[in-house]
Parts: sequence; structure tokens; C-alpha cells
Amino acid sequence: MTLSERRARILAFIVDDYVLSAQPIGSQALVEKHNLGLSSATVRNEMAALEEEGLITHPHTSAGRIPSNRGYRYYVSSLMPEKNLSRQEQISILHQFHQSTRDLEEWVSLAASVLSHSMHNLALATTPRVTDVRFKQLQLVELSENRALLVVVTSDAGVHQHTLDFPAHITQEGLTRLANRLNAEFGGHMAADLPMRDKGEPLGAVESIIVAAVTEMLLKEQEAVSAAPIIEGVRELLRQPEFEGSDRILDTLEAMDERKLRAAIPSGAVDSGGIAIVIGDENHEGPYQDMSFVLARYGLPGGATGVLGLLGPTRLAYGEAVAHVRYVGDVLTELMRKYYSDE
Amino acid sequence: MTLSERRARILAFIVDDYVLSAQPIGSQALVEKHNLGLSSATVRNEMAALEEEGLITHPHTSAGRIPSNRGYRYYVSSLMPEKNLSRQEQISILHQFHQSTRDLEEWVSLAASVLSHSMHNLALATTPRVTDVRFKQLQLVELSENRALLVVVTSDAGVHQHTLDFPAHITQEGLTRLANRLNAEFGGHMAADLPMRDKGEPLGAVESIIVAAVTEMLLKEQEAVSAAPIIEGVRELLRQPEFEGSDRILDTLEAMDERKLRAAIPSGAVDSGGIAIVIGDENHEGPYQDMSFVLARYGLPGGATGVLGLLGPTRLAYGEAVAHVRYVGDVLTELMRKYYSDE
DNA sequence: AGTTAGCAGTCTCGTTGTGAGAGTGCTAAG
DNA sequence: CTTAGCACTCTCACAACGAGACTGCTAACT
Repeated sequence: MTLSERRARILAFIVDDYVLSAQPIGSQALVEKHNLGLSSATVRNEMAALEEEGLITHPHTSAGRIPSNRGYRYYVSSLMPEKNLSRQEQISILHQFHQSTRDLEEWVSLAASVLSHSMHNLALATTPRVTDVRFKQLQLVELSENRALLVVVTSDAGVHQHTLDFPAHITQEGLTRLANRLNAEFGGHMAADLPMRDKGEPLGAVESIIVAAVTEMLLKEQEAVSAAPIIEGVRELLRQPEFEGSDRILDTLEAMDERKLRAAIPSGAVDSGGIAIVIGDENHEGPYQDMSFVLARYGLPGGATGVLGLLGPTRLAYGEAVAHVRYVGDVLTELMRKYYSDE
Repeated sequence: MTLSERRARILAFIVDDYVLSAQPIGSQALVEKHNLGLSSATVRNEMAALEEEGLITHPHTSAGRIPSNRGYRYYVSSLMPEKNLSRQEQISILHQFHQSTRDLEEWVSLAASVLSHSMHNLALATTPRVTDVRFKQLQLVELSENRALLVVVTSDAGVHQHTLDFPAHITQEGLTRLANRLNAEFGGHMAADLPMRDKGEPLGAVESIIVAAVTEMLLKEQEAVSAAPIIEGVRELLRQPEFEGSDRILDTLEAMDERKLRAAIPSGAVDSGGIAIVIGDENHEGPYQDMSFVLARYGLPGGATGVLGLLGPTRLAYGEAVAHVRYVGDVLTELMRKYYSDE
């Protein structure tokens, strides 16, 4: 479907104005605001045609027009001007990252927070996931005679802990020796590899307890790393005018539950470098059908990557959103390249 | 102020019924429901007297009565029956703890989750705070030629990580040696102690980078351990009928922000073993003046303790709340005694 | 004294009605 | 193809109204 240039301009104005005001746009208001050299009647005719095409709708007979999902899609694909952040905005964002501590988890959550605040919508991010999590190193700290704290570092620089009970008495020296041995033997291996290795030399009771715990932690990390998206700015989202009326607020709050949201993030749609925009019912998960996602993949291509983006009502400032998501994603990628790449 | 037995009974009925229904209680309804051998007129007289005392109020002239803050206070102090959880409930709670992994942070958040779900209100908990956080052990893992991951275990069994950049090249053996030396030298010391110790032997560049990082982490932990309360069940709270109307919902959501809530938790009021109940404007922090806290301190007396409790509208089932908070607190304490005590 | 029946008075809440305002669709003329 | 004009429709805010729920008071009763 292709639109005449004038018709396309009118659609773009409707989208732009509606995104700003959240009010249906009338023909007269449009003419006045944008100094079209046209009468409202002509615009009404064009609007009728746009409605025919399914790009805009009526809430009711005598209201202005609002974009339909297809209208947003058309806007995003063909009409939307390319935007970039001003130098000013870029600096202000970079500044926040430079002030934070050097911690991946914190960066990701800062990224979400930045996005959420600047776009006044909900921001979400998954921590970077590597295709396979490997065991890197472990440490054992004595807590009491037969209890120790096991700390495991995984290849994605994740640190995990667990208390262990042993059937026998232990000492810190013994633990340290043991840790050194296991590190040498199992370093760099994946979860699936671990239990196999007891062939070389039979493992003692203490060793197998540890190996079992490490295996479990690796599996859990493999799972968990993508399991809990970081969510920031639920309040920003709920402040949007579409959520007036407490019933919708509660339902939406429900839908923003981390677990539910995880399942709904269309992360498959977004490949490295690109931006994915999912509008309204293009997402088939129930409660998100009148919301839109703007997502980017960040991280090391071929290595650990995560998804970062915005979630808002379909009435979203897509141009701004894309610019922000892209920039913050690039910042994250750059940081990871600098401090976490494995070479 | 002491109430006649009959008057006290009527107050208790009003509180009980109102807590259940969230509707003002009329004299007639009260007589019928509880088979008082009295006419509604008599009850009205008694109610007038209770209102005189400031224990109940009118939302408007022709509505039933609701308890005032002072009324709740009287109820809680003198009228409320002592409740305990049924064996059934206890088992169901214990069961959940036994299914979780052995991790303090997870227990605390599970405790909050359990409380929130069974009382249909917001639950909050601070992780146990020891008066001074001590350095226990560190570990260094090579990431690249001049970058390493520093993992520090603190005396409260917290594990913290940080990437470090070094001016010189490093190797894993060098790092391990260094870690052993620093562990031996500084184990058991507090943040304030650390920088002092460079008198014994001048620290090299690498060592001071590490010591500085460790110091910072200890201080941060000291601060943070009490800084971010765990909050569970915002949605449960917002489902309560007092939050009808989206304006209040948003304001309340605002007030439930972790940082704001932290400042407002009247944790000073609750000493070990006891339960603190703070009703309505007994808390002077603005947005919590029409809500009540029910809090308990849990943990090892003289050692690490935290605060656990409920936050709900003043119309709270105080008896139930106390029973639940006490029990879950005891469970946590018991778990800590068993697995985390330092002896 | 304390209790109760009876009744007028008050306040809320849901319903209904009304009028202004905004915007449309259509028709006929430019 | 564009535009002026107009009847029509629908929302929204506001006022009016009546049912329902309680109260407070008075006067009679135990």
C-alpha cells in the first residue's frame, strides 16, 4: 500500500500530534496547527480515505482520529524521521555511566533506569547471556567445623555462592588445597562436562558434594541469566494517560510482573545491531496487545549479548524511543567491549 | 482510659467487622450479626460514647462507624485476642523454606513473600545487619593481562565483586599468591582498620589498588546492608479497597519506592523478640500516615539482625498480622542460628 | 438507671436529564 | 478537486431526584 504524499503527511501529523497529546486529533485542529494550505473539509476527506485503508480510527462517531496499529506500523516503516540524540543528551547519559561502579549488573540496570527516565515509560533489560556458561574458578571459605561457603565464578563474570555442609571436619588449609585442585581440574568446563570427569580419579565424598553444587549453580546460572529481566520505571509507565482508571492500572501492574514479562519479551525478533519494534497486537501475548516494544540487542557479537528496550502504550514516540534505545545500547556494548571482553 | 466491658466488646466488634468488610458498621448490622441481646438504639448510645472518647468516627452524618487510629490502638493494646498460627499453616510455611536453597538473601525475600501472600498486604524486610562488617577473605581471578576480578567475602556471608585494572601485567599465580598474603594479613578486620595497616610493610601499587577496592566494598556493604529493604507484594496492598481511585494508587506506589520506604520504616521501635505495631499517624512520615506497620526483629541477638514485617492500611487484621510476623520471624531466626551463626 | 420504639433529619450514591462543545459526513456550489 | 455550510452524533460535566442507610433525639417503658 502506498499513500499519496499529502495523505502520508497527514498521517504523520496525526501520529505526531496524538503521541504528544493523547487526544484524538480533529480535522480543524490539524489544519490550524500545521498551517496546511487546506480547509478542514479537505482534510476530512483525506482522513476518511486513511480510515478506509485501516490506518486510523474513530473512538466514536464524533471524535477526532487516532492512529490504528497498522497506522503506527506504516509510520514507523515509511514515515518516521531518523533521529539521533543531541550531543548534550549523549554527554548527560555517558556521565551517569562514568559515575557508576564498574559492575556489569549495575550498568544494565543503570541503562534501564536512564531509558525509563528519559522516555517516561517502562524500560527493560536482560543481562547478557552467553550461549554456554562455563566454570571458571571456585573458592572455599570455612564457616564452622563442618560448614563452608562455596563461591563460584562463571565465565560470564557472574559470582555465585552457596553454603555447604560436610560430613567430616574441615580446615581452611584443606579447603584451599581442595579448591586449587578442583580449579586446575575443572576450569573452563561446562555443566554437562563436570560429572563425567570423575573417571580420571574417583572423587571423595567432600569433592562430590562440591562438584554437585557447582553443577547445579552452573545450570541455574545458564537458566537464570536470561530469566529475570531488569525492569525499571513501572511508575513512569502507569503515569501515562492510557492507564487512567484503577482497574487497568492493577491489570497492567500484574502484567509487569518480572516472570510474566520475561515470557512476553519478543527477544527473538531483535538481532545484533538492529532495532526491533513490536507494535500492539503484533505481540500475541495477551496483556501486551495494546502496548509496544522498542528493543535493541547489545553486547559482544558472537559472545554475551542481552536485550534492552522500552515498553509503552502503542502511542509511543517511536522516533525518540529508537534513538534512545540505540544510543544506550551502544554505550553498553562499548563498556562491555572495554571491560568484559574475554580476549 | 478504661471502658466498660460492654463498650469494649462493641468496640472490638466494630474493629473486627470493619477490618473484614471495609464498610462502616451500623448499629443494626452489629446487633444482628453478633446476637447482642440489645436493641440498636442502645448500641447507638454506646457508639456515641465511644465516639466521645475518640475511639471511633463517622465518615459522614449518616454512615456507620469506623475505628479511629486511637480506636485501633486501644484494640491492639487491650482487646486483641492473642493468636497463633494453626499447625497446618506453620507446616505450610516451613515447607516453603525447606524447599528453597540455603541462602540468606533468598530466605529473607522468601519470608517477605510468604507474609505478603498470606496477609494480602505489602511485606518488607531488611537483610540482617551486623553492627560492623568485617573482611573475611578475598579471591582474585585473572580476566586478561592487566585486569582481574576481585571477589570479597564479608563477615555477614555477603559476596561482592569488582573488576580491577592494574598498571602492570599480572598472572593467575601472582594473583593467587597475593590473595593469600592479603587474606592472612587483613582477615577479620573492619573497613576502618584496613588502610592503617600499610605501616607494617609498605604496600606496592597493586596491593594498594586492591586494598582501596576492598575498603570501598566494605563501607558500601556496611551501608547497603540496611539500605535496600526487600519489598514484596505491592500489588497485594494496592488491591485493598482503600486504594480505589488511580490518584491514590499512584501516590502509594510512589511511597512504596524502596528508598523512600527505607527512611520510613520505624525500625528503631522494634527490639529483639518483641513486635512493634505502628498505627497511622504514630508514624510521622508523610505518606504512611494512613497505614500501619507490624514489625518484628529477627536474627541472632547480639549479632546480625534484621527487621521483618507488614505494611497495610490502618484497617489491618492486627491479630493475624502479629501471629504471622512473629512466626515467620522466628523461622528466620532459627534458620540463621542453625546455618549462619558464627560460633 | 438503663433500655427501647419511633421518627425526623442527613448524607451518599446511582440514575436520569440537559446543554455545551467538538467533530464528523454529506451536499451543493465554487 | 476544494470548500462552505449545516444537520447530526456522541461525550462530558453538571444538576436534580429519589431510594436507602444510619443517626440522634425524644418520650415511654421496665
